[in-house]
Amino acid sequence: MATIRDVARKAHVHPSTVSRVFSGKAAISETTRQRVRDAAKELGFQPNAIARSLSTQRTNTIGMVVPHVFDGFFDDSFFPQIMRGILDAAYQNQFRIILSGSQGYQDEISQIVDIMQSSQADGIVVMSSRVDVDTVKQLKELDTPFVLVGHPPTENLSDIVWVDADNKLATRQAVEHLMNLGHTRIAYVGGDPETLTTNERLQAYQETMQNAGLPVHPQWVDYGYFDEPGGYTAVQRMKDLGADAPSAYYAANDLMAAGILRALAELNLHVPQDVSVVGTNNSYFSQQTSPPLTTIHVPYAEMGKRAVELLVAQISEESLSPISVMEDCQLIVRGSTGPAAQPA
Amino acid sequence: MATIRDVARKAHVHPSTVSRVFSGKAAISETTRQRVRDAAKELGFQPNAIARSLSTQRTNTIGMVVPHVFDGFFDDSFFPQIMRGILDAAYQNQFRIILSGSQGYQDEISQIVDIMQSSQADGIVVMSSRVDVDTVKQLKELDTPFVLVGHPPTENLSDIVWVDADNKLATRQAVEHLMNLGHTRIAYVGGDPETLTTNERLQAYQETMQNAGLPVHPQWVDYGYFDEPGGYTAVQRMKDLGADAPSAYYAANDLMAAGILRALAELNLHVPQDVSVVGTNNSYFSQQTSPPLTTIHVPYAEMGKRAVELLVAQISEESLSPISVMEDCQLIVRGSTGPAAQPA
DNA sequence: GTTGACAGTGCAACCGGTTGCACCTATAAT
DNA sequence: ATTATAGGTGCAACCGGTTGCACTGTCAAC
Repeated sequence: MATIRDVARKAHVHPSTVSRVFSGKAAISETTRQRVRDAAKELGFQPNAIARSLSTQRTNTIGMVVPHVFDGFFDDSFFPQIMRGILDAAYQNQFRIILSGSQGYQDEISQIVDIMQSSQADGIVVMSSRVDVDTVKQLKELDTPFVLVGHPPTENLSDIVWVDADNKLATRQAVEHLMNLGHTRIAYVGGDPETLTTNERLQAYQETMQNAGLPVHPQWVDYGYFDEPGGYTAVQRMKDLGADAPSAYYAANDLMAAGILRALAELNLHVPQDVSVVGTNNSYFSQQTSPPLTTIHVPYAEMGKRAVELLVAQISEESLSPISVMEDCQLIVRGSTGPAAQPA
Repeated sequence: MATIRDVARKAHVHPSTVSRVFSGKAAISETTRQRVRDAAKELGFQPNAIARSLSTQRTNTIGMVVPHVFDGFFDDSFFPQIMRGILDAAYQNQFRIILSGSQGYQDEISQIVDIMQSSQADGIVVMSSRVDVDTVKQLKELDTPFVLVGHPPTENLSDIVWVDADNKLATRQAVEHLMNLGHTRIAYVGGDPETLTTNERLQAYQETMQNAGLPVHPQWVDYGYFDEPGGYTAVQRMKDLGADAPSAYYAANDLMAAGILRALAELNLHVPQDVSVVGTNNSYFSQQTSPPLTTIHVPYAEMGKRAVELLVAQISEESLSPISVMEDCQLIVRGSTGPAAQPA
């Protein structure tokens, strides 16, 4: 690969002139510019991005660590949609993405730290939904711009940038939808209990129930770890509660809702006649289940996009933008919810 | 961020010694090593990956350009699964991925070239299924290792590395499955006709039909461009063929198959009693459709993984590995296929 | 008591760009 | 005619690592 000095030699100019032609940041006479362009073309020259990065301390790259990938991680729309939004926005802003895999939570954080410290990216999108106060502190000390996708661990960390959906509102909408249909025994099937989102939603669930004067049976709360079998086993655990068995399930993602549907079908319980189910995320397959899932659309693509925009603003130090964002969710009513069965 | 010289000063050694401690490629006495480690720890030093890359001409990064993203691109399992395999294998081999977006085919190629020429990656996974002979020639001239996911444009380019599924076999399995059920009027709904995979499958479809002595009605061939509405409109176009209307559809991905199901349902045609449908890719949602889709499992994750392994081998110049790979596909019979209706 | 081998470290050039500063020249202002 | 101004280019240091080569010291072999 030709270097800037090769081009300079050929065009009879100084290397710095070549640099200026290609970075476009200085006045160069039209004739010189043309001469340099021609020489570069002949040599097939293109600036080396690595060398440029070293010198400018800018990579035009956004870092991202893919959280632990469980079975079905790419089936639910959560990750793919965030990814899509990030990719879109990065492309719009002339950034590329540098991706690292990870194994488990600890590794995830250390990969993030590694990317930051080794200067491989100008900023990072942190997807982990489990970041605690210490981690945030650690990330801040590295002073590489970052933005959290998901809720920050505590309210008083007001100086960190994050994007999240309004999980509480979403959950309340779902639960109220079920209550409006006459359901009073509503189960909550959350994701990973270590996850902030899961807890936030659990809290919203409990509050909504209490505000309506409904009891919350401790056995109505279970964690399905975001995968299909998780939803399935949650039903297994709740099916023997007799008169206390839930008449409706709220699941924190659609995969678990699919597992719930499968378990109910095996028990010969009809949805929505006998039991109602609400999923979350409006994954593509949620239209295809039998019956189609009532679910909550969460604007993950927009969140990913917004995250990148906030990150780019930080990197360019145009940090005029708001420090945090909430995006609305939307209940999508389909066939998996219906009026509660009347007590015989 | 501390540099190698800061650490050297603190540890009273030469910068090169620090470098050697961190790259681990030279004999350093235990005492010196420890002294350097301590100094580095105190300063919070970590080697700058960019500087290292510039000097070693190695980035430990694999490039990848995301093809044009259409609606549903992340819903079908094709891309997410390849992505997953790539990510996994890269992680195993201590590589990261650098991702670029793109707009349309031309841009896709130019992004690939850009990543290669600007030395941002040690090698590239080329996903585009439309690469022609010229493009391959162009890529080869850049002499950055690359591997094609998908079929190479012509057979005689035997020196390029690629991974592909055995599309012909897969298609034949699907079509023969339908023929075994008594179907004779079988439609082929392909993806993008510019795509090599699409043509390869079309060819297999035609051959299989001909080998069975069945006619191929030109109107039974349509292109749905891999999205759901594409499948839907394909049915619209074929429904008025009267006695020649297909009794079975083979679709080149599950999204189009979903569109076919939707169109058939609107026409009050029952699946599989009236019409059978076979999809491709075994996307998650294909289990959930009504009826569940008979489909072909294509091992995309394995292909992505294999692609990275071949790439890494090239980069490390251990190119002992085979120059191309075919992975088997597998027919998964579910409820969307059944015996052809007997003529009244 | 040499000689040789080898472990351990320093030196300096190099990877391929960028950029502040100095310098030159042509034109405009006075 | 002189000075101020600005456009255009060269110079050289710098970004932060790596590595071939030279040098020193130690120990074993002869």
